[in-house]
Amino acid sequence: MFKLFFTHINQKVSLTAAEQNEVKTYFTPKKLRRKQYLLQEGEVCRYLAFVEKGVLRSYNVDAKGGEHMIHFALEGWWMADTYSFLSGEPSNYNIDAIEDAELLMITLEGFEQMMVQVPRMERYFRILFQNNIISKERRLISSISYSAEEKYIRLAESNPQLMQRIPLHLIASYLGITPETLSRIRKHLSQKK
Amino acid sequence: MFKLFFTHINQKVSLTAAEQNEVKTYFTPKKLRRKQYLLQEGEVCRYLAFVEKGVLRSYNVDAKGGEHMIHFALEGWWMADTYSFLSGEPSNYNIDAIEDAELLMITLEGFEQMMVQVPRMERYFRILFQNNIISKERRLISSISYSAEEKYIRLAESNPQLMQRIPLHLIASYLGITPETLSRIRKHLSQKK
DNA sequence: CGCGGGTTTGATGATGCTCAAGCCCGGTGG
DNA sequence: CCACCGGGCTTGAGCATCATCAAACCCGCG
Repeated sequence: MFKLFFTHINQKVSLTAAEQNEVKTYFTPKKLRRKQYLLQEGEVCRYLAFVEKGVLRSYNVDAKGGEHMIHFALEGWWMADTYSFLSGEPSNYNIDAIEDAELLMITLEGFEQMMVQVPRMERYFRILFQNNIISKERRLISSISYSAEEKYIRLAESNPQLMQRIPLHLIASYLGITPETLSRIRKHLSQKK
Repeated sequence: MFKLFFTHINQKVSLTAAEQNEVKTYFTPKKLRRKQYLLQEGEVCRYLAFVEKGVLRSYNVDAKGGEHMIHFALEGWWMADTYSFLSGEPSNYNIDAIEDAELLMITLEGFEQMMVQVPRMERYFRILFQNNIISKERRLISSISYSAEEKYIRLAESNPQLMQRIPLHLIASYLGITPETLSRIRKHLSQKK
């Protein structure tokens, strides 16, 4: 169950066997069925989840009922509404499973304890948060700087893994365009080659 | 010089007189003229700066020479390329002054020492980073979810201070629209009332 | 007074959205 | 085993939004 988990962590900071055993104690496994919620708008996000298997998405819903993708998480990624998780305020987002998923979850209390007990994990999460800020900034720049086609190309190049796993209408929402436009862009690109 | 500085910090965490004196020692004042750079693309961002007076902006420049605003900082705000500052990697951004400015700057070494010596400042920056993530997410959602007019209205409502200080063509760039479009939007809104 | 940066205005065209229909494919029930 | 259904993707026509290009305007400053 923790195989992928430690593989990923050890890529960034290496933990001793003893530390790994300590870390394990903070996490609870959970399975999630396709379409099942991990978090619904209005609730406080109680868990930070590592995806061992499957795919999650987070999104918010606007006044007209439109869904806007915030984030996807494939195997080896983390998922939560970071803000709600850390602050304890109710979330504006929904999180659910795009495919059946297996998670490892930790609460805020566990998280804070773990930081103290296993300082290398604090380092790991610092790196993670930094990367999170960077990728959000990239996406923001992309979304204010480029045309729909350019945005799609940039995403496909920087995140080819997403293209193989995420339905296209969700990719469209992630890019802030309609599924129809995305379909035409893909047609256009395939004709070029 | 440190008046606004401590007013702002004490709003989030209150420091004793002794702590304030300790904190002061880590910062260096600096004046920046209008149009003068604090950071240029390719350099490492060596300083995190608190704005005591004036206005800064950070932006990146695309292949066609277009500027895209990342962030503004009025009095009481912080400015840096957080990623470059923390990681030591060269920045893709430029930072310069929109108006003559007075700054209080700290290096990464100073920053890290300060965290250890004055734990309350660590707490302060945790809050700051959290807020940063939240506002970036808001902006992202805004930019993928709304029309140009809606984006402008949302910005004007959430950040009225910016409207009074930042030239409109920079606001337009921040929103990812052209100055002409922004001008027409404003005309349209003023006619409504 | 003249210059220059910033903002406005107008005309035109491209980009992307909306609405509506059709297609493809996997899953379900008869 | 086939017929049907539904979800996701595609296609097309028409329209709204926004960008582009060009020109005029406004105002503070040298």
